[in-house]
Amino acid sequence: MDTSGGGEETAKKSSYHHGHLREALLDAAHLLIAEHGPEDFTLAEACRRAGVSTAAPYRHFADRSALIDALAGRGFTRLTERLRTARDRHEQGSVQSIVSMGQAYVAFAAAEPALFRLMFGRHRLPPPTEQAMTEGAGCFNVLLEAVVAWLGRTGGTPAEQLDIAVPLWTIVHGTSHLLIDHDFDNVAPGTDVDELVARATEAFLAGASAKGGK
Amino acid sequence: MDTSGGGEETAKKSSYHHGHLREALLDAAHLLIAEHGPEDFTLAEACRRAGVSTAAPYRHFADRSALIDALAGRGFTRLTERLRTARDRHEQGSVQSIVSMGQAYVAFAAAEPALFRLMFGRHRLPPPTEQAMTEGAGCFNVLLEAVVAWLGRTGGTPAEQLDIAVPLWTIVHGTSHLLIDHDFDNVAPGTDVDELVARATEAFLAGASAKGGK
DNA sequence: TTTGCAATGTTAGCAGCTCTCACATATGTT
DNA sequence: AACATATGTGAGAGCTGCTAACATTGCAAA
Repeated sequence: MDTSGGGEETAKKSSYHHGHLREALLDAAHLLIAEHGPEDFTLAEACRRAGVSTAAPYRHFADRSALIDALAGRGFTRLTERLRTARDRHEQGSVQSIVSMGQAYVAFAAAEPALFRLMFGRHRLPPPTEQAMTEGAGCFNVLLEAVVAWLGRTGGTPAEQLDIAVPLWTIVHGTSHLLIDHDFDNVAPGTDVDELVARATEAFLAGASAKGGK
Repeated sequence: MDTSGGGEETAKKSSYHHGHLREALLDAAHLLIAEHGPEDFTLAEACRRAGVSTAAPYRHFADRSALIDALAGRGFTRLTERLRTARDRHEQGSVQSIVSMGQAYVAFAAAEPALFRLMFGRHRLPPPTEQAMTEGAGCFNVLLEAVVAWLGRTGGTPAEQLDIAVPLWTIVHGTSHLLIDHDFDNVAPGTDVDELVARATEAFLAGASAKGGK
C-alpha cells in the first residue's frame, strides 16, 4: 500500500494527506511569485506544484490574500536578519554600519523584487494583524538601534532619532523601488546602487549632524 | 430616430456607437482604481460603468494591461505639470524650489496612491514604448533642470548633476511609497511628510555641497 | 443619393481563476 | 475498536480576460 520509498526529503507518509502542505504551499507560492511577479500569481498554479487540489489551501489559509500575507511575514523576518548581520559587520555606531544596512536593504529588494513588493504593498483596508505590525516594525527597529548608536552616548530624544532614521529609510526604500521597477534605466542607466546608498547616506548624515548639532 | 436630446455633456449620437469610448473607459478605470486599488481592478466593471459590453475595450486597447499603461501615461503628464508649477513657485535655483517639487511629488502620490503605484509599478518584461519612456523621463527632467539651476552658472557635469538629482529622487519616491502603503503608521505615526521632505532635502543638499564643493 | 467599406459595437462562448459545499480519508484519543 | 477531528478531493457557481462571428453606424467615393 505504501508505495513511496520513504527516501523523500520531506517524508510524506500517505498519498492522501500531504503532511506539510502549509509550508509546501508557501514555498511554491514563493517560487511562482519570484518567477511571474506578484500580480499574476495564481493560487491554482501553486496547488498544482504542491500536487494538491485547488480546494486544499482553504484548510490552511482563509483566502488567497491570507497566503500572500503569510509570505510577506516570512519576508520581513528574513529581511530583519539580513539587516542585523549587515549592521554587525562594522563597528557599532559607525556611519559604515548604517551604510551597510542600507545596502543590504536594497540588495534584498534586488534579489527578491516580487517579495519586496509584497511586503510593503499591503495597502489593505483591514489593518494588519498584530503579528504583521511587529514584523514590519522589527525591521525598522534594527535601523533605529543603529541610529541611536551613531548618535552617541546620549542617544538623543525619540523624536531626534526618528528625524535621522526616517529619512534614511526613505532613501533606501526609494532606491529599492526605483531599482526593481527599472526606473533608473531611463534616466540614469548603469546606476551603482551600493555607491548611491553610500553617498546619499553619508551626505544626509553630514548635513543633519551639521545642522542638528549631533 | 435620434431619440437623445443632445443636451448630454458629451453628445452621444446613437445608442450603439459610444463615440468617446476610449476616454470613457480610461475615466471609468481611473475611478475604479482609485476606489479599489490597482490589484483587483476589473476590466469588466469598467465596461459596466461605461455602459458597453465586455468585448468593446478590445477595439481600443490590445488587452487589459494596455489600458493600464495608457492610464499610467496620463498620470505621468499630470505629475510633470504639477512638478513644474511647484518648482516655478519659488526662485530659480533656490533650495526652496527643489523642496517644493519634492513636496508636490509626495502630494501627488498621496492624492492618487493607486495611480502612483500604477505609474511606477510597470515592471513588465517588454520594455515600455518610446512614448512611455519619454513620459517618465520628462518627469525626472524637471527635477534635473532644478538641480542644474541650484548648482549655479556652471551647472556641473552631467555626472555631478545625477549625483544630486538621483538621491533627491529616492528620498521623495521612498517617502511616497512608505506613505501610501501606510508604513509610517507602525513606526512613526503622525509623520508630517512635507516637513520630512524639507528636512531630508535640505540636509542632503547641505552635506553634498560641503563634500562635493558645490 | 446610393453603395460599399472601415470602424466600432454586440452576443456567445472558451478557458482559467477563486472560493464553497458535500463527501472521503487519515490521525489520534479514549 | 470506535469515534471525533483534521485534512484532503470533486463538482460546481460565479466571476474574469479574451476571441470569433455577426450587427450597426459613419464616411467617402461613385
